[in-house]
Amino acid sequence: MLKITRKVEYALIAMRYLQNEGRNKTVSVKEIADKYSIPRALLAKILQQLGKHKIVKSVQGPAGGYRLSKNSNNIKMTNFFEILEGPLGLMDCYFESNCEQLNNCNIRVPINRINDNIRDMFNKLKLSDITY
Amino acid sequence: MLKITRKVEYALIAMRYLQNEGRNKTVSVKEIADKYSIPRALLAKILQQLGKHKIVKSVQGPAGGYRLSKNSNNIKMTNFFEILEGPLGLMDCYFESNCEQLNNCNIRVPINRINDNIRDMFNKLKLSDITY
DNA sequence: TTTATATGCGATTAATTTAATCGTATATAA
DNA sequence: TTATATACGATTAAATTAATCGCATATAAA
Repeated sequence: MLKITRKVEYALIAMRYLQNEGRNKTVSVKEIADKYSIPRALLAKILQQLGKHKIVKSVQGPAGGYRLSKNSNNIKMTNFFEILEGPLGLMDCYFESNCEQLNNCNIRVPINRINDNIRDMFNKLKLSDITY
Repeated sequence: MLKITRKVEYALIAMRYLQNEGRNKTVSVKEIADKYSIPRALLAKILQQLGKHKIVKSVQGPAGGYRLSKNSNNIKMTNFFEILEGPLGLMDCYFESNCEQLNNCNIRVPINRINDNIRDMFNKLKLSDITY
């Protein structure tokens, strides 16, 4: 429980690598995948997702790859997580209200309070706090 | 990602119920399971685990069940979680060091720093913050 | 002392979620 | 035109989590 997924892990590894290689250098998925033993197709997809959200810029064709986009560092970790994994909540009822037991539930309020704390924490945390 | 498991969820529901019913009242698994539509055998196991760690006191036989033990409220949420789910870390390498890529990993340090923050938060949080 | 009701617990199975792969299309530099 | 790279929907595999089963033990009450 309370684990980050490998998808997020791979994404962070890639972001840090891009940062370290220099913000304007284009790096291929292959290079990163090989270096960190990450399945290439999987990492490719992850970077595609990040590309759609302008966190990373893709360059197609030979010598193509990815590079960081302008303000990729300034993104909140909450956003970064949610781009890859969807709504961030300890329990689904933080976002969805289709639980049969919703009214009967005796822990919803306190759990949601904790969830707020975690979200606050990840809102304050920027991608740069991890990639620098 | 970053979800609590149902096991933990059920445990918290039960603890809050026991608290609300009165600290010295013995309540059967059946009663709680029925009230919150929790699989009885599963909730039983969960309470057994909590029993082993003296968070709850079991009473066998007819009219048996569980009641809260003395300082159940004062327990840190970190402990509570770890009793039920084992080591609490965003990534396994917070506790284990059998990852091939350990030295090569470029996000270990920052992720572990975040992990410390989360653990701090759950160390400060007591079971009573949820059950009262 | 028998019966009914409750917990104790290891082993197994089911369901869900996460991870990885496949196949095909598109872009583009050389 | 070819080689190399991303784009992406669909599928399969693996791992984790959830739930069930079956039998044992404790004990209050008839």
